Amino acid sequence: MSHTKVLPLLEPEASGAVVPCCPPLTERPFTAEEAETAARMFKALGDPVRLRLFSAVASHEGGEACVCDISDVGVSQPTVSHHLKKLKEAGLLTSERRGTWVYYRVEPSVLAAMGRLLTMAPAAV
Amino acid sequence: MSHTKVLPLLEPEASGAVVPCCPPLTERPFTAEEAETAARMFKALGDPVRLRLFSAVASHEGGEACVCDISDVGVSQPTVSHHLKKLKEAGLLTSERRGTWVYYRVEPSVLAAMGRLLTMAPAAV
DNA sequence: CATCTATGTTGACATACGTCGAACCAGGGT
DNA sequence: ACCCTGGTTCGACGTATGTCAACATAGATG
Repeated sequence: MSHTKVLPLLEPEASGAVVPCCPPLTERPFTAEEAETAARMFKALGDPVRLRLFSAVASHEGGEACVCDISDVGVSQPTVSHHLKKLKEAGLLTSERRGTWVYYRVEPSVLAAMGRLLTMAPAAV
Repeated sequence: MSHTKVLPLLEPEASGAVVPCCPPLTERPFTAEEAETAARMFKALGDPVRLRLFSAVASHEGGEACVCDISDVGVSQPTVSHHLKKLKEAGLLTSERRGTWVYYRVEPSVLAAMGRLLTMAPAAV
């Protein structure tokens, strides 16, 4: 599974830049398809353990952390791995093995896109 | 159930102003308690139907909508009601009965707070 | 009061989800 | 080669979740 995977919330472009899937929630009613896409991201963050893991990675120095640095969240190590996988599948994290350790890092554009979703529609453009 | 209910993400104040529960996800690792609180919100938006309903209300004129205006999301009416209740319990929506119809409206501060959660930690303040 | 329309509630069901222990894979020493 | 440590995958289990049909409730209106 090392080939490029489709990110749910963002459409990757050739340059590596990404374009958000959906307008702000407040702009117009989401279509079924938009909702399906965006909900996948929210769902991924909708578990306390996953949210802690994500926050731990996101706030870690350099925007990345190895599993050993963040796996102290009160669940077994397989469960940590399971949740990290979920976050990866949701397009929120990427992982890379370097020697003994596996490093996870956040996809910054995804954070920005999710933030945009929750933006109040600007009164005037 | 008409008495004031505790909002999960925000602590209501006397004035009606609210104060966010958590710092940006990228600022520092979330505590278990913070994660529990914030995850409840993300979870509420983690279902496509709920996300559509929420978006429909949020984007509706005046920031509010009656159920009849937004219940065309492809599921039965009881299911719509169920999801609206979930959104209410998560502190994302409030409801008010006016005559025959029940109107739902978004809690604007909650949107702002969630947006802040997804903010990149500003390099300099 | 009878009844109609708009919502909410209940009970039941299938599926999804979070969790764990055990087994398994990958690298790095020794 | 061997084993040790870090991490993932597998299989199983209990619980939560989304969904619907049926019933219940709240106002409006005749």
